Amino acid sequence: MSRHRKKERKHPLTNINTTKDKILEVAIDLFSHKGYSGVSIREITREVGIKESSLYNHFKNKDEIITTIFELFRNEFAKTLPPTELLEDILKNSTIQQFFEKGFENFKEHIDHPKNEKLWRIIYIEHYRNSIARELFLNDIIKNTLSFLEIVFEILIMQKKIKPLRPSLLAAEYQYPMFSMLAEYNMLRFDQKDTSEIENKMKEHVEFFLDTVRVDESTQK
Amino acid sequence: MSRHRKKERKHPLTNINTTKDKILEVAIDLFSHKGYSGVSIREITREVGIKESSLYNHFKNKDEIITTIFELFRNEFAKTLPPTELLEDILKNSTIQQFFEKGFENFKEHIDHPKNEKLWRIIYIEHYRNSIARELFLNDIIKNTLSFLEIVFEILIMQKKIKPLRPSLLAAEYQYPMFSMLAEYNMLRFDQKDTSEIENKMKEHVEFFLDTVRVDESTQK
DNA sequence: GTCTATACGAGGATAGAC
DNA sequence: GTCTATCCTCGTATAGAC
Repeated sequence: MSRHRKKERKHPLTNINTTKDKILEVAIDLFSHKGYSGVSIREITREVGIKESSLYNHFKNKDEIITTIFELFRNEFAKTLPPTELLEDILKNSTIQQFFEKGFENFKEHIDHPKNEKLWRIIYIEHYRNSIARELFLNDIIKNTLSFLEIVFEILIMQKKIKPLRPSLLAAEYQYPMFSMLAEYNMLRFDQKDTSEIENKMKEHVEFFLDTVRVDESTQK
Repeated sequence: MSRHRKKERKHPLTNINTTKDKILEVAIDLFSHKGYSGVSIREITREVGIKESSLYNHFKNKDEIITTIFELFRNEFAKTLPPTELLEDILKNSTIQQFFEKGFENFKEHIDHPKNEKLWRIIYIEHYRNSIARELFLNDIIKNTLSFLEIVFEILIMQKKIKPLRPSLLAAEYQYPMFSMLAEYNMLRFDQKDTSEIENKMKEHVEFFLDTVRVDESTQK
């Protein structure tokens, strides 16, 4: 496999080719530990191996660094949800267990990626100080995910796989526990503590939720 | 009602008597907006109306200020859960709806208090940078609340009011959605946005959850 | 317990040579 | 695009008079 041009990189943060990428990588690492105001330009450039003044060839100021990081997060997170157009097909060809287990796996893969993990932490740390982070949280994370799930449940209800409850209620009941369990998961990983308990809770939640809302076709228990 | 001595104050942050209290009040406000490292001693003392050097008569350094704030939060949060000894009595004398609605109201009162709201935000902002905040989150908030609820559900299962599911699963299903909804609620309030939608979701969650796990005595639907 | 004065390193950012 | 040199403000913290 030969090395390709920038445009063809798989993950925008996995291959570091340019100084700008390197700055971003270091900034993400430092911000995710100490927060934006806890990290200085000096610290970033020292770690990158350039002088402070050189950084300003790539970013006009400190704020532009974190703004770029937020944009990066937005793009990465958007990839975790499959396009709505494909949904009906996907749902037709899988059981609801398969669908939610697959979705959970996808998401876990996303959040387990070291860079994404750090991006999430930055959002958590900055979401009160920085209004872009806050909007990202409220719109891109919460709202988009819930809207996506609403559509999922609408379809599943039409397909008679799920009890005819209000889709927005179902979406909330499924997703809100996930948000806080994921936050806890990320916190535990930060301290390199054992995550098996919270991972189990996530799986149990999916099971319990599906058991609660599923229309059981075979046994009609 | 006459003014009493410090020891008898209702809320440790409502009456500001001493310079130390004033410093804490200002620090809480500033930290909750800009984070610990985003706020300087100069800024705090300017707001309080004293010189920088005077602050060091009350706190040995900047870190001691936030440590004190964390301790304050711990105490305030502990008040939101009724003592376990009284639980059985309380549960005997109320329906499960009443119990959970009352618990929710109590908690909402706690989090709506402006000072507590700020304390929560500080925990959110600092919980990756500061290990005390992180422990507070994992132990005092998450673990304690879940342990408390486990006991509640054990009792309710014994009283045949709730289906005989595993208490820890019930506690998780009830509480984890609450954590993230409360985070969203706090975020919306920060921007003074409308909170009626998320408040509704919280209420709907309690309803849905109770409907799911309740043993219906009268109709056995 | 508050003040003035002071120390001194760290902060973001720019000008201009190479 | 990187460097050296420089700017000036802000940062925490202390000494010592009142």
